[in-house]
Amino acid sequence: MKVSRTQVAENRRTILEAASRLFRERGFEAVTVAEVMKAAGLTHGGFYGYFRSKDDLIAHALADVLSRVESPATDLAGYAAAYLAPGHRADVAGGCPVAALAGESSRQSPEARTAMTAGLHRQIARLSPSAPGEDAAARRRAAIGAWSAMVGGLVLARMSDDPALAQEVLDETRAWIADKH
Amino acid sequence: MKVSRTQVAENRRTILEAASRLFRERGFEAVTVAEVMKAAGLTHGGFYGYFRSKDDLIAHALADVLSRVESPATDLAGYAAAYLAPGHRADVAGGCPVAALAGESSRQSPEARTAMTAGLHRQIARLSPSAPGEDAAARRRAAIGAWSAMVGGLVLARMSDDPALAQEVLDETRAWIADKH
DNA sequence: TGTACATCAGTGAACGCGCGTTCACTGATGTAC
DNA sequence: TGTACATCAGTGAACGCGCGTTCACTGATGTAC
Repeated sequence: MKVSRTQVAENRRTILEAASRLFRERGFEAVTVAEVMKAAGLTHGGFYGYFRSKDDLIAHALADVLSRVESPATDLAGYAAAYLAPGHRADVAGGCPVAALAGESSRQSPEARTAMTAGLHRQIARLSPSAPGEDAAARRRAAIGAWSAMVGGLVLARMSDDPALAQEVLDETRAWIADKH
Repeated sequence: MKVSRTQVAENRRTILEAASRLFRERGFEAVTVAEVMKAAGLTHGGFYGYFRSKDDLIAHALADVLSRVESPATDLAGYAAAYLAPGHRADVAGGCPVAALAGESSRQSPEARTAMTAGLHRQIARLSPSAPGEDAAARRRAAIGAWSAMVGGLVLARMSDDPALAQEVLDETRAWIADKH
């Protein structure tokens, strides 16, 4: 049955958020269109009224979740400490979409890669002002280096099935980034 | 038709190497058992004489490729320079299995995760001796921090569809790691 | 404001297709004598 | 060393299943009057 315009807008939001969480948790390929729609409280047939294809959903879900990242409240070291926390390691579905999906994004549609690239540009711009360094170039370098270490550290910690090693990677990567200050 | 024992051993090698390359290039899920066997010069029906399942192949291919990583010839900064080179960014199929598959490995079988974890332990042990630092703990910290930055930097550079940004991430991450020396 | 009707969001069955896996068969290998 | 036969690696058709996508239908929405 037809549904009001505000309901349509709300459904689109819900679909994007359900997709974003499911993709982060299980990867693009393992998540089905039917699962996304069910998580959004709808049936799978209605999907194609919202998106042209699963690839289209992937690109929009990435662009959407990346546009909602907020600027760090503290400096680079403080941001790294929050990013490399055990709670973030555990919360894949609600955590950083880059750490969860960067590897697979390289193999997605051009639109998906473009969304991730725009997100990377913005993240570097967000982190640079609070990064340590004499001039803008040095701060940008520190932002890029620290961001690489954060993403890599979280990916490695999540990959490890040895909790002690995972914690060590989080702790030492965080300490190593802070050492630069 | 039956085949000699040395041929069987050689076929197993070929299958593992074909699988490893295909997985790195396209991810575990996008690669089919039939494709792996075709790349190894066999038909897909014979696959189950070598491995119990696709998951079993994934775990063995990861363990195999990770066991073949050699120790860095130079110090940590030299290793990072080679790792963060444009040629490595381009060669996904022949490059580092961690950068290509770490994200997806978190969601694979316990055996696959265990193989990746063992590889991470060994990589830290390999990099630590040549890492900068006053004592063993400091060198281990530097090895972990630099390895996080290398993996993250390569993943981010491969994710970017903007070549200039990709090159900047490689260059600045490499320079940032070297700055620690 | 009320009414009649065209629109269209949502439903759920159905479609083609490709996947992982199985299996009966083939014929070269390797062993027993 | 030569022969007969049991073994078993490899083949390719077939299986069942689940996926992305389509479509005819339903009934609430929202507009024209």
